[in-house]
Amino acid sequence: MANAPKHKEKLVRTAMRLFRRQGYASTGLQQILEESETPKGSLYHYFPNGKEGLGEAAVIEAGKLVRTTLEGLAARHPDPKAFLRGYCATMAGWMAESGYRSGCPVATTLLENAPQSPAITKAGRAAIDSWIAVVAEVYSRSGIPQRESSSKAQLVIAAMEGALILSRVGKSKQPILEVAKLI
Amino acid sequence: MANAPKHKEKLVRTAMRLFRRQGYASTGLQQILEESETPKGSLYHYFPNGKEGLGEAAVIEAGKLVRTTLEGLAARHPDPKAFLRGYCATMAGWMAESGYRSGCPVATTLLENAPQSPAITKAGRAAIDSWIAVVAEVYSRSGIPQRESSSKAQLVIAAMEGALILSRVGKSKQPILEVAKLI
DNA sequence: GCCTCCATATAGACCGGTCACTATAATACC
DNA sequence: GGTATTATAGTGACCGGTCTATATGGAGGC
Repeated sequence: MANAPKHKEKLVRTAMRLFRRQGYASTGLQQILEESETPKGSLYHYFPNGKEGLGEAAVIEAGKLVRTTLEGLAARHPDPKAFLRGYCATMAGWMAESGYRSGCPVATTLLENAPQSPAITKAGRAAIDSWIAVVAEVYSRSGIPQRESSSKAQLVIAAMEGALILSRVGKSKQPILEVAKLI
Repeated sequence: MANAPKHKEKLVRTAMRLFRRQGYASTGLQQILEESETPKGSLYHYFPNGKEGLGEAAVIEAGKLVRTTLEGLAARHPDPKAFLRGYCATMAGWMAESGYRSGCPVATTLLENAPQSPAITKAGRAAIDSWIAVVAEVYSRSGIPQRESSSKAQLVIAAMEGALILSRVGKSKQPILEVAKLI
């Protein structure tokens, strides 16, 4: 190897940020390259599939980011109720930080590309499933049966995804914090 | 008036369908014009603001479509629980019908344009608020206090929006039907 | 220690195609 | 006649993607 692939990560992170804020299709490769200070040649070197490959990588990266956050919350809060409150508080914080201009890091890219792009669809599904698994574990370790835990966890993730949309449109934390009432 | 504005409605309905399936930015005006068999001159006659105006109209139209559906369900099901089951069944039907290729008629367009486009953001917010109002009315007429009804209704809409995403990605009705457990 | 080799990575000009949009004229209906 | 609508040709800008040329820096020969 000659150089370390220093540009790859910056490319993915920039793409993730831009896709999240302004959508996948509205974000041109040109903008991603400019903001990440990466030459076009490098993009197609690391992502031979071009924009779709970059989109897939961005969804995977975003999925990891959220999963890690959830795992941290799960470790800190043994009680499901406290965990859920923490989850809501964190997401509400993200939204407020961005000035209600960004949403879920995967939802936008996913809605624009599922199911047309199998790669992005698969990456998105894997990401969401991993989130559900973390939440389900919090429920099941508190004594709730496996099946019920999974079902509850799915509902929590769904409610949060929807709440993120409502929060963005209404420029308010309130819909997200409401999710905490779900138990 | 010379001709009746017969093209306007077809334009909006076609735009709504395409935005819903493949996203706002990925849908070219050319495709909308072809599929609606409308000349380009008409588009800019009816929508001087161009694509953004068409997007706004599509969101408004989609909002009405869902609100009407919800009102129908509310009239048919006095009991909140039955209403919610009906809501889930209807949405699950929509998803299955489309082969899990379309999502919520407003969510995609909204996520791509909020808050950059004030017009679309405003239309989306109005649509969602009207849905929440219908659901809240079902709760409050069954004896639940006003405040609690609104809160519950918002959670129902959020959960459904999220469930539609999960359904699309997982190509399954299950996440939507799960929302019925929310009460 | 030094040099050559060569895959990796960087660099950016260039491509055809499509984008949203405009201009202007012709047409249909009251 | 006057207005609403349709029709078409054309605008520059930008799209994602391809291409070729050039740096870079470790591996192996000596």
